[in-house]
Amino acid sequence: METIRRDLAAKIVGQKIISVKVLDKKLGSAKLTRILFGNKIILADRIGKLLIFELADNNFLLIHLKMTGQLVYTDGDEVIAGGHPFKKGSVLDKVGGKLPSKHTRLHLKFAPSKKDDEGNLFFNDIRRFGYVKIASIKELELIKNDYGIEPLKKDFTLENLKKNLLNRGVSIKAALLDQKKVSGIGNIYADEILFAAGIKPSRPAKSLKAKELEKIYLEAERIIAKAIKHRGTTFSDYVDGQGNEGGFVRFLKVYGRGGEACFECGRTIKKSRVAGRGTHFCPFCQK
DNA sequence: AAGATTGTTGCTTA
DNA sequence: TTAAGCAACAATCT
Repeated sequence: METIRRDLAAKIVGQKIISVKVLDKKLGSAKLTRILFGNKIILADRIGKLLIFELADNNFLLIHLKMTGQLVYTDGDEVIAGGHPFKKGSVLDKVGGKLPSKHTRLHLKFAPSKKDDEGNLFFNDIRRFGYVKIASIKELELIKNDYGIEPLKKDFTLENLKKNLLNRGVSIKAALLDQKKVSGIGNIYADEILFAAGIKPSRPAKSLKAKELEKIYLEAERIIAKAIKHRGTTFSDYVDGQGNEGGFVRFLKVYGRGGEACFECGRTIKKSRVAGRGTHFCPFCQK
């Protein structure tokens, strides 16, 4: 999400919206159109996995991609008119490289600038779990209250992590995935962080020794920073703001590797279910 | 054809 | 009150 935010910030901040097409009734067309049309995006922000675009009229455009959402920005009319040949094998290539596709839920057009052609932002979402909505500053503050400390942000300190996790009876994996306590960590990174820290995902959070929690703290920051550096992790549907896939996949050590050999000890990576999610770990390296 | 899937919420059960 | 498990949201892929 941070990769997407950065890419889009460079493209749409300062841009005026000249067309709003809501292609999925579920999103509620009237309010989106009323607020967005003629408005301008003045800031691209993010909290956890929620994208927050500040608008010139003090409203905010919130976008959550959930499992299968995509945001794709294009310049140039060839995309709209004829179908731009996207990178071979990419997710966009799979839908024929044409946008809007049958999974496009929202299509925004931006006023052409001197430098660029008319811009297009497409919100595509196969499973329709994601959402796009308008929030006032007050509504946004309420939403922000539901997000816990986040790796690489200022309040992500060892003390705060202890306070949020160490008294809890839930598994450490469930605790890391709980966005109210720690935000921004999803299923893939939770597994990777716990492998790097040498902790079994099913361990109750409150069973962790101070040293173990410190390891999780350090690995969470290291892995999230590294993932951002490599533009995130693509599994099957995530793409960045230009429709490219993330580069962190090749660094995954356990996620998606059930049945394969552990890179550290050579034993078999196990896949089980913890906190209701597919969970990958090395029974030997993780205690 | 059953079971899996990157996120989150809310219900039921214990 | 807490936590685990599950369904729901919905579409696709293996």
